[in-house]
Amino acid sequence: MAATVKDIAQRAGCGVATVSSYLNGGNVRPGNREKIRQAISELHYEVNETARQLKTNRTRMIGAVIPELNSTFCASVLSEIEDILRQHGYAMLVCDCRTDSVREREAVDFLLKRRVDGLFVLPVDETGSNLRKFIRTGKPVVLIDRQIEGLDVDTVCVDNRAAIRSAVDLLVQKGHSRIGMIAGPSGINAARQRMRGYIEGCEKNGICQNRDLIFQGDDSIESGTAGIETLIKMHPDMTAVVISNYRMTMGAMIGANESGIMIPQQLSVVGFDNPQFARAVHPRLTIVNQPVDEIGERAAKIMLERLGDVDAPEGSMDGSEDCANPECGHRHIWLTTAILEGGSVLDRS
Amino acid sequence: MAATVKDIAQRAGCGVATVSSYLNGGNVRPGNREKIRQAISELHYEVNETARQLKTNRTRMIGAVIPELNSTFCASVLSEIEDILRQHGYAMLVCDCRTDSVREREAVDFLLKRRVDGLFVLPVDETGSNLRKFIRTGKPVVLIDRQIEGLDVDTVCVDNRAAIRSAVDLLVQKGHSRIGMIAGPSGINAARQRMRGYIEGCEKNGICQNRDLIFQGDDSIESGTAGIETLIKMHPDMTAVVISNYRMTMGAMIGANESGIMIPQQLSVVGFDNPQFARAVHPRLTIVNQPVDEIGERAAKIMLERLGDVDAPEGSMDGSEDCANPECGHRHIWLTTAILEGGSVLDRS
DNA sequence: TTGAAAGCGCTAACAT
DNA sequence: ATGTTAGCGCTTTCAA
Repeated sequence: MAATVKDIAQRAGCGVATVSSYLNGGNVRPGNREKIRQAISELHYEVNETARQLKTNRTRMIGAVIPELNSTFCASVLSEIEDILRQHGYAMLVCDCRTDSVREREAVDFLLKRRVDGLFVLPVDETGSNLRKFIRTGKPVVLIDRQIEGLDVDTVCVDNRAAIRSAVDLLVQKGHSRIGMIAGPSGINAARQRMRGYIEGCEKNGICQNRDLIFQGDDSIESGTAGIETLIKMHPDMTAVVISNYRMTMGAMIGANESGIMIPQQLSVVGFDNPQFARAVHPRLTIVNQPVDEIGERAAKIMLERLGDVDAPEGSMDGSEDCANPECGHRHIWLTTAILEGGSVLDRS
Repeated sequence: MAATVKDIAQRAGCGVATVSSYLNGGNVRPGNREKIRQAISELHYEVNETARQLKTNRTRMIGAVIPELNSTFCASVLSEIEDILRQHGYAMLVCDCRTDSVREREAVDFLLKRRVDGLFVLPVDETGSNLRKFIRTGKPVVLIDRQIEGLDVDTVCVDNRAAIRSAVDLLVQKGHSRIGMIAGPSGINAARQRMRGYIEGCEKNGICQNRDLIFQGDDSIESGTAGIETLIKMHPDMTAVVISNYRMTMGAMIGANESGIMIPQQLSVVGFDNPQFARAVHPRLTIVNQPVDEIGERAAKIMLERLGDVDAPEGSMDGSEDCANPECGHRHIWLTTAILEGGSVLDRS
């Protein structure tokens, strides 16, 4: 059996409180300090965090509920978060709910029972009903990438509307006026915002006022392929297309590849996410690039702040829009995307 | 404060043992059963897993130490594992050690303190010294993708040697004889095995006996780019190249892209991993495809079996080579890869 | 079947 | 600064 504080106390010839004090960085007389150190080393003692958790009512574990681990966006953000959390002694419990709202609810309840100290969620269900039970505990929740209206929790998002709007702007600048869009499911707020960005961009530039150039996809690779093939068949006069997420971007590239669509001569493309992928396809893809590391970092910092492990970061409101309702006391961070230019947009001007 | 079994017992008018029995599926008289059910519902009671853990000395948590979450291979395997584990009530603690052996050791110790019931490791340090302390606890360890010689633990790997050997075979079949290789770091067993597969394939087919067509990369995107550019410059007579991992494959595509190398007319390519990426580049890439889901599934099943949560799977030795030393009692699963043909290999025969 | 009570390993309050 | 002790919420004997 593993050694306990009692064993250490016995061997060091002192009380358990002294050992506990030693473990938690309290004041211990040098003599005892040395004896305890030795006992710990001899007995291969390792603190039992479980017992500590029960006593202190803190698990130093944070849950993360995400739609799919196997997505560069999620993985990159989580990897950043995990790094920061662990530096502060927190462990991360990951639950992949496979883009399924029922599994998402189960995951939240699972983490609730395990008494995680906080929760990161990249929500699938955007009504927030899966989260209410957890929120009631008063423990911090940080939403990533998707906000839920009416839910009073911290949020770190990118400005999806502006992202796609600027993609449309770029295309218009380069002389395009028949611009299509491969959009995501209207049930996802982020996808809706991107769609709005497209519409706003078109309206602002006085193009494509009817929405016939929008292909309604479902964020899957397959729908990206279907999207580009459908749009180009139905609208031979279309000269450019913007794509609403990474998977559909990948799918569109597959479609272009397999249908022999020439990029950018025949069709200009602005994709979404993953600069490495963008460099690997030919011609290099112009994309909307999300600041994944910053998203993770901001989310982690907010969590640590709520947990009292770190002070509010200086300038914590920088580059971000405040919550519409300031007295809610929660952060709503909006980060901005950038366009990374490749060679997939033809200059027709 | 959250309700406890005591509160439930009080409200239901029974003892805590009865409540505990109810919670754990024991026999409880229907009258009590109903009263307890109601009390739980009214008080929003949720079992405190932490307390349960302390008492039962099992955390129902499994650690996973990996070199990088942000890699499709790791993410896919973990996602499969996590799915299966959670169905059996286990939570997964992920630690990304960023391909750093020191961080890996810290991660293992971190998980040890938190008393995880088992550990999945995709080892960076291949001496196994980072794992010994954990192994001494007698808790199960399952190694993924990389075996460690002399370490007596379960392992789930793919046959990397055969994988690359068959890639070479394919190229020879198609009439190639000057075949290059972009290899990974010799400190990584998997990379070494792939290199051996290349050498064996060449010897078997009587080609490239001197090793001048091997570029020594480091598994990074950058080294893939450097690899393809260097090889083609130094060896204009080379007609094909095999690449040892996914990142370098991506890097090689970037290099081909940016240096204007024509695939497959000028150079045939066999890449590694990620069938979706393979479809998205032009021409569609021929790749060595690892059975990621099966790797995750086998690893998870072995873990559950060791934990006593599941019986040994029927035919658990199928499609796998046994441990050289059968009395060690540990599984060494070898899964096979397949070649997924695209259009990146020119038929010169 | 059920209640009372011990105890998992730790921290913290209290007394010294 | 340190020893003694109670108790975190649960499971699990042991009696009844």
